[in-house]
Amino acid sequence: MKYRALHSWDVKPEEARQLQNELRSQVIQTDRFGTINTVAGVDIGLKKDTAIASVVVLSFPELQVVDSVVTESPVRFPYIPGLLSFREIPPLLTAFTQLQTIPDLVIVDGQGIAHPRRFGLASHLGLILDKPTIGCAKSRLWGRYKEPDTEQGAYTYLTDKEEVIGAAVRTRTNVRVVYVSIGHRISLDSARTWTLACCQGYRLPETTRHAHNAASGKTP
DNA sequence: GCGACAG
DNA sequence: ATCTTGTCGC
Repeated sequence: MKYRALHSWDVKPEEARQLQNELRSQVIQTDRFGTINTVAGVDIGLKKDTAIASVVVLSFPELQVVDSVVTESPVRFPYIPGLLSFREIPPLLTAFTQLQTIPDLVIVDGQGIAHPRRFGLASHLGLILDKPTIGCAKSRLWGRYKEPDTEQGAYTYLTDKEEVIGAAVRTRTNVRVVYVSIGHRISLDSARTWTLACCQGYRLPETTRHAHNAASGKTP
């Protein structure tokens, strides 16, 4: 799979924040995709100074693995809250390049626009790949919300001031919520719906679970 | 100055 | 993210 180079990755934290502010306007927050037959999950695992990137493509709605790639590359940017994409995207692009099946939608383990500059990992990756992406994080980075009901499917909005930047979604009864936000080329309602559609009895989407296992050396 | 802080 | 075993609760 090919992608477009929007900028250099050899940047300092200050330059990275500037780039986020320059690229944020290019994020499309409405549905711009056709039939979804495949959904991919991506994740990064770390072993010392090596990043293990994984991309796993699942069929929809069967949610069966149809393609999977795992690559290793050196970590070249530190973890700084708000700048995660500059650390994880380079390794992820290496993996995407080797993918045989181009996914119709990508669910990312991190935030989309639920970010201080509205340009989290999912949005950044979506722009580069020019693909619909959803941010589905296990914990909150930005925004406030009220805890939704404990029933599966319940949700409340994540907001910053008066602006809705995402949703706290209960993917199954009695589990902590996941933070869903627009990545690119998708609306928040669709992002929430597709995330729930990819959950099969676990808190996290099957895409995320498969990608996480692949990036941490497992077989299940 | 004091917290908060995706993975 | 990663270091790490058993254990409490649905």
